[in-house]
Amino acid sequence: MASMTATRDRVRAELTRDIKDEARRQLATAGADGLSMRAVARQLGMVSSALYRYFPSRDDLLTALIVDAYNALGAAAEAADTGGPDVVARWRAVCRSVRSWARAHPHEYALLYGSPVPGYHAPSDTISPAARVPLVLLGVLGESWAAGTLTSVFEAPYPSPPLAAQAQRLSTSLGLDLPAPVLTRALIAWTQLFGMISFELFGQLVGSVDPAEEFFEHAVEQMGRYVGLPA
Amino acid sequence: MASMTATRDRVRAELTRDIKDEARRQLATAGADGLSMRAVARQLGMVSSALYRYFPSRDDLLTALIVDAYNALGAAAEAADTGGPDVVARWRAVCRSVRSWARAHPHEYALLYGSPVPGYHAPSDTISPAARVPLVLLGVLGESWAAGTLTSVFEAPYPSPPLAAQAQRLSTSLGLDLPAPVLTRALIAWTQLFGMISFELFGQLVGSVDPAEEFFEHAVEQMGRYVGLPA
DNA sequence: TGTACATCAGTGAACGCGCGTTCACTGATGTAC
DNA sequence: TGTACATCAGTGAACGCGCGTTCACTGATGTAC
Repeated sequence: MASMTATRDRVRAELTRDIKDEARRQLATAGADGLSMRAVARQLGMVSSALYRYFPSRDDLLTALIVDAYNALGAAAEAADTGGPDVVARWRAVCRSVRSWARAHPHEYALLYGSPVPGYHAPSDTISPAARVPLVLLGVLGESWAAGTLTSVFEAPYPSPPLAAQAQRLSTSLGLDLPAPVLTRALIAWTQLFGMISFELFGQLVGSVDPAEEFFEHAVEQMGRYVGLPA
Repeated sequence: MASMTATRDRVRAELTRDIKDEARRQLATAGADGLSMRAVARQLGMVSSALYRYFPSRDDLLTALIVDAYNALGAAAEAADTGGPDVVARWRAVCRSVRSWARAHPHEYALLYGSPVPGYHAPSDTISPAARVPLVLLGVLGESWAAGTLTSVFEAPYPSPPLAAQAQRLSTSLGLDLPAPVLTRALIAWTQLFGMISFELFGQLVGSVDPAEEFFEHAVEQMGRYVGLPA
């Protein structure tokens, strides 16, 4: 019966989730390379070979964790953008939400934005979840641009012709219609945002800019100004 | 005799270098967690226990690699700064040298700026080598400031009082005498520089800003402008 | 210069551990008629 | 509703592998007199 299939499916979905939860817990102590099928199984009270009914290999489990993490981060950023005309407040809120999520899930953040795991190649399934945060940022800018509140992005230095072309291609491939200087500045702000968060989480700021709270807030204001949001 | 001691010391120094060279080679294929005493020894044609005459543990070998890498990167940045009154050219050259070194030594770069190795805690020996690149950047800004060519860094938004205090403390602890707004902007440019390089090397730009050449060049110009260097 | 001694480099075996993945299997759960 | 069959989840043993570190040892290199 369909209802019984549904029961089995539900149990399966639950255990799949349990496996991923336990794997996430292990990321925290051992890092991505330390993630072990056997240890996950052990902790769940099952035999290691049983995991292979759920994930055909360790790499598949890793991929699932990566996709989940991109989606969780993306969802956090989307939720933080409440919409409305106050684009500066939205910009701030989105940036903060990214940092908050990263600080709350440092090992998953490291999985996404840290050193690539040697021998692991991310499949294309990760591309669109990875795009969610940049799309939220670009959404805010796009609305500001459409509303005519985006200022002072046409100051020199201008992107070189090849860079402008690259930006134009990217803009249309994302289904947006932003001029190259806007998109270029957005890209710079994007790398700045994650650069700061990575420095904070990976320990580069310890002893110099520590705590990083005030620094982050200030940089977010500066970047908002830089991308052309109203002062 | 002293000369004979010198021979033994020289041999010892050579083998120490060989061990580190081989370890660096292994970083490339296996990453930091994959670095193995046994594999290094095997490749060098010696028995694994012999390595312990040179490095008391795997962590000590890792530390040596980290210190060496910070120093190599720092030396590259220092060499790129030719001095002289053209601060914009110097800024550009230093930024480019950092990116070049990173692209030439991606695995060592990842060791320094990627996810922290789980279970490994960097000893304090790494602090001063790690400071070399930021000090070069600050040196350029400092000379520009002293020469009175540093412009437009006193525009809003200003650092908040606590951030300004943090910046002031950092400035004096580095033996510099830069006003807080200058130092704050320099810190932002610093995180921006490494944020871009990490994104490029860790694959975040693949398919969107790829190749990253033009983007990097443009961002360096923008950042130079941002920190107040003359247009 | 020659000899007795101390230092050091490298050996090889061992301890105790963990890993990913495969495979033939038992039982339970679901399906078709 | 009942029975024969197919699907699936989980078991336990095994394959073949690699790891960091310790330790008693041999032999060569350096030192002091």
